[in-house]
Amino acid sequence: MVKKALDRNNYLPNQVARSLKAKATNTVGIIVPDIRDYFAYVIKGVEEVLSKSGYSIILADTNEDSEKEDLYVRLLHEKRVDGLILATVSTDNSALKLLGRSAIPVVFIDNLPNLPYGIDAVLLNNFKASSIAVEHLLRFGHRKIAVICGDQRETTTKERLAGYLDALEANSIASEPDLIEYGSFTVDSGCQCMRRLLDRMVKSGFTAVYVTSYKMTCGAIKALKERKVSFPGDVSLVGFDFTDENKLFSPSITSILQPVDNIGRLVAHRILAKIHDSDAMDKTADIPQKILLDPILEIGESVAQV
Amino acid sequence: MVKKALDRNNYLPNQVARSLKAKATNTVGIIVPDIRDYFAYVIKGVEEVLSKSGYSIILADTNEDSEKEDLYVRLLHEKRVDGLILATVSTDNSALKLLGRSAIPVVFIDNLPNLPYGIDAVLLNNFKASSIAVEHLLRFGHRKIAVICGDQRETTTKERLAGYLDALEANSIASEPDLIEYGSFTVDSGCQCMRRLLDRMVKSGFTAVYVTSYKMTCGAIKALKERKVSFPGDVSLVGFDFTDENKLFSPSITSILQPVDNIGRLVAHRILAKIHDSDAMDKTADIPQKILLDPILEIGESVAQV
DNA sequence: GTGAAAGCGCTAACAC
DNA sequence: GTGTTAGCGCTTTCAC
Repeated sequence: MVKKALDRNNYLPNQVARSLKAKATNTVGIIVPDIRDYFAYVIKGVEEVLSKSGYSIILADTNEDSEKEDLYVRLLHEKRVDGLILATVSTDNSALKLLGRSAIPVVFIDNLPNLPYGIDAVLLNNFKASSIAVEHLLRFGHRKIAVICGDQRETTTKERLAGYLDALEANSIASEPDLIEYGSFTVDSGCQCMRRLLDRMVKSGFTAVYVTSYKMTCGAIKALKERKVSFPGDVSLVGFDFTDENKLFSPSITSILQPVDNIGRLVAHRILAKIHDSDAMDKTADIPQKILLDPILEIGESVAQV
Repeated sequence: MVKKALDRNNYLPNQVARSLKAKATNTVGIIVPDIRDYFAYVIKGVEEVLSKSGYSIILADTNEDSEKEDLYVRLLHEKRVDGLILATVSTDNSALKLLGRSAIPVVFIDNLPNLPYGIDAVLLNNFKASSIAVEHLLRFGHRKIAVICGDQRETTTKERLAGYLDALEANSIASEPDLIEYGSFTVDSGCQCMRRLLDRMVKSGFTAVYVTSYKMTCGAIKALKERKVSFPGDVSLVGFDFTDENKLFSPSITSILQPVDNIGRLVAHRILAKIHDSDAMDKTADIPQKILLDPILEIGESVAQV
């Protein structure tokens, strides 16, 4: 009766107390290397699903720094998030080891760590992405196809390169070291890789380039413009994550796209399943699974017949 | 002594219990209409500052829905965030009224609500942004300058329009209703506004257009391409929030830019000041203040001499 | 039905 | 120093 009076006024239940009692915070942590990258799109999908289930998101941006990532993994554990979505930048995260036997559900996105136990993940089929990109170029008659890769330690890089090599091999084309450039996932690095490829263009004779990340695609285009190499006139180009839904670019860029909305929604559903399963008796969601999603090939005008 | 053993193993203090006791969660809520918009950049700045001070971010995306915004304002209060950063989409938010006498510090960004008491905000100087845009066009000899505005109820729209009108008046140019289009902050709306302007181009004779939001700029460019109106050949264009730091666009777009990093950092500092002040005796941070930041005019190739 | 009490895990205050 | 205790605001249990 006293309570009813409060209700009508401005009583707000204290969720902190409730969380302490219930041992559940109705909160999911998301750790990403850079919120300005495509992760903003993934988070949008995650938030759409989680908010409907009454969960909030604690967002952490590591700025591509694995130490900061470590700290956040620990902090979010202390904050007792019910689940964690992690786009890790490190292969052997020290805080992740701690996570290993911890009860808190984790689902990985974007990149996989090297851990001695089964992990859950929602990922782009990176291998297939590269196959599709290369096969598209092959269809246009290209045979000397260069590739610009990111950090060799990351699983995304390894798989994207593997898909490229496999597609070449499947079409009886020998891969050439001169056509492969490694860098890191930044605009500058993409730019430098492209410059190096152009420097030995006469020798290597490539007619097309496939760039395997968004920032590197920006850098590669920058280098092409800087050297006044026209595309698709002089070089055909397939980019990555280069969304341009309104077709504002000219020439529009042919690019591999990730199904960002679906990644977000699926990872949210997956984490919810794991959270609810940890309360349940039948632990089917406890079986670690990697969910691979198909890439989308957005066809633009940056690829020409050779 | 027993504790020390735990420490060495994997003991993680329970921040939920600590928060309940301390009546402070070390958490700040951020509510934005769409994380995929320029807010991602603002959040990056916010997170950079807050993480150094040991605060986490609870992120809420309202999807431009004022009802969802209401729910989030309430939920974050229940979660006892220590402060709230709010990019509101509504002018008279019912949950905001509740906020009025509430003790929790709020700082507004992007857009101001209509509230009967002083509020804190970190904002772009929208008036000045439009003045700069219009004056840039005037310097290139344009006299018939069209403008594409967003939702008339939002303060951002009002101020951007006011700056446009003021700059014209200051240069003894009469404003013409035919040159002003209102819409909403979406790509489609920007596209439609541009089409309507083009439909009466012969009559109105405009030579330049100033678009006052990012999504609308995309829409306007889309409409120009669709109608095969060349820019800056047939029409000069000044956009808004159209970041293209790598100059990948051709022609590159002349655009008003917000100092997104600084907005993020300042709003974070402001919210921290208010949080700490509510514990303190001298309540200087309690004096509501609007911090206005200068826009940046990014000069591209989309404006030509008339 | 309505009401009292215990306990979630921490911290601060107080006692030894 | 070291140890005990009360209480943050909620939920659940159990008593009435």
